[in-house]
Amino acid sequence: MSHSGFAPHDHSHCIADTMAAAEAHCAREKLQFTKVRRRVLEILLSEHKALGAYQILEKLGAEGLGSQPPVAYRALDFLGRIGFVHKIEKLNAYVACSQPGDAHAPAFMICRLCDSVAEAAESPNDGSLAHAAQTAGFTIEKTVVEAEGVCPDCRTRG
Amino acid sequence: MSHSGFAPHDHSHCIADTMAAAEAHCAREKLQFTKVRRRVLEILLSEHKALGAYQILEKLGAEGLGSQPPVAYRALDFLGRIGFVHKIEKLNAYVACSQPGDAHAPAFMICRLCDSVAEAAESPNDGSLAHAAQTAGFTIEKTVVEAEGVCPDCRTRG
DNA sequence: CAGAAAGTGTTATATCATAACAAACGAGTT
DNA sequence: AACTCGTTTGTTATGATATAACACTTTCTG
Repeated sequence: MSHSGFAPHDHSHCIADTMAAAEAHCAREKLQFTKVRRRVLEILLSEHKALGAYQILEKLGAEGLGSQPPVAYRALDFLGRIGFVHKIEKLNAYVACSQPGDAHAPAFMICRLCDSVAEAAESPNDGSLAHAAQTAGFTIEKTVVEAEGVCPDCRTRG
Repeated sequence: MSHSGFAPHDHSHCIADTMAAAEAHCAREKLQFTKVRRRVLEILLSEHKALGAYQILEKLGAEGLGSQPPVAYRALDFLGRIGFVHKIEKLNAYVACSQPGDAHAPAFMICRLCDSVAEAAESPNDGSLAHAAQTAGFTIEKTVVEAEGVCPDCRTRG
């Protein structure tokens, strides 16, 4: 995954790549990459933005793949645990990971105008938060880093 | 506010200080620091942790200050707008600000064992996120920075 | 004081998420 | 192929978080 954030790119290519990576990951780890899980990841990849669980569920339902909330939440939970999907806490919504496989502390830029979401790699062990944690004696296990603002496209347009 | 994060401190003093600061702020800005708003801030200050809106509402209700969700949400919204309360997105919960008045991009350390929350000041304009945003041409308006982990007290105890 | 603005009380409902249990499926074994 | 254990899915029900809308009251302002 080399394209950055909001830059235009061949999206069908990046969908295929990530699907293949997920396939490979599950094979390696002996995890089941089932129809529902596969489809949820595809849906998230084909949108370039965060989707709510119920939006995903609606699409699944239209295809006969389950219509009750737990179906979507379980798939999202699975994809989150294997690192191919992240939750955007600010939006209560979910996005496909753009650096799957890498161990990374994800950081997100969320456009409040078009709802697109770009992921930036954060190094977990620098920055003022890490410094403050060290000073306070706090052990960081997970981080949520999200910036809300305006993406370059929307800025240009308006 | 000089004590840092998880360090012990004279809490009644810091409650009084912040209440006075809120009082003064509202007077300056000609905003109404009403009974409900005052009480919500007091409740949040007297706990040193994040409370859900419904937990706050329960306490309000016990005192005859309104028992329906909008009462709590409106007070939280007001206190958030004037910068005396922050929402912890990860927990869907609210904490009193420990640097009220200062313009600051808050960052939080959340102990997953005791639920205490400490606020660290982040400088919004450095760190890898700000750098990534600049590179991408993204304009940051607000940030959510939250670290989940174990606080020094819990680490020592267990 | 009168009118306007802001805040509150209340009903109803939207939105996000999980518990619990039964049925179906999948991978490995006999 | 049938067996069996663990995983996944389907389904019902409910819990948890949050807001819309409107009537009423309080507070501000002229």
